[in-house]
Amino acid sequence: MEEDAQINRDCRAAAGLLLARAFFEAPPDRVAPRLLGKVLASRTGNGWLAGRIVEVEAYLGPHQAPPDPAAHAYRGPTERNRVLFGPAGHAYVYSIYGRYFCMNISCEQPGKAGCVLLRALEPVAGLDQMARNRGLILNARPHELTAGPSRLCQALGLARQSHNGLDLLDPASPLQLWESDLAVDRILITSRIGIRRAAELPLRFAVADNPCLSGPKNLLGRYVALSSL
DNA sequence: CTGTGGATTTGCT
DNA sequence: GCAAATCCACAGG
Repeated sequence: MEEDAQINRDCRAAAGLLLARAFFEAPPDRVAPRLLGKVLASRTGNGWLAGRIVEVEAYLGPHQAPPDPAAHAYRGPTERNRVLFGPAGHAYVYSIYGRYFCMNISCEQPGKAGCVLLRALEPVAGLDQMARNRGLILNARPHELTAGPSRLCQALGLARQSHNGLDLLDPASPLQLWESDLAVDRILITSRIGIRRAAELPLRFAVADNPCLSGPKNLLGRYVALSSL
């Protein structure tokens, strides 16, 4: 099948395309914009599901300024957030509102916390399976598949029990982060979505004008070049 | 397109 | 006990 061939190529290339650990051993507000354009890939029983990261949010660790009371790590380690205080490049998946999941990537050196929340992807491989996972028709628009932090988890089949704590930089991992040669030029920076505390911090980063973004369309922000960050 | 309300697990105040 | 980094159905413009 045509799609299988594409997925196999992606799979074969995965080992050499994995991001480096050092990429994530930095403050999340530095990692977040540089993550745009990279590929999140999930291995399932039906092959790889993959999407380009087009929207993220940074959540700062308690050691960093300014204080970020919206971050799960704000009050220090707990049973839920312990992944955030471990090594960088691991998946922090938690359940929210009783029915959904959100996926983050841990940053900083072990002992320090901080993470990047994935808010939207642009589907790359396995679109039919994503539609099935989301309960949508096979020809659903890409935006319906993976625009939204819990939508993308549903599309890729991510859940806390199965994916929390996975190393995203291990070639044997079922959940990986791949490099991409697609350049991201202009980035939209806004406040973060869906939080009450520290709502004024400009820590949401999105690929400008990408059709797969989540959230209000008229959210104010500023456009910058990645090279200026 | 915008706005409203409900579903319903989890972890901490 | 209750608020939460959400999504969906539905109503109205």
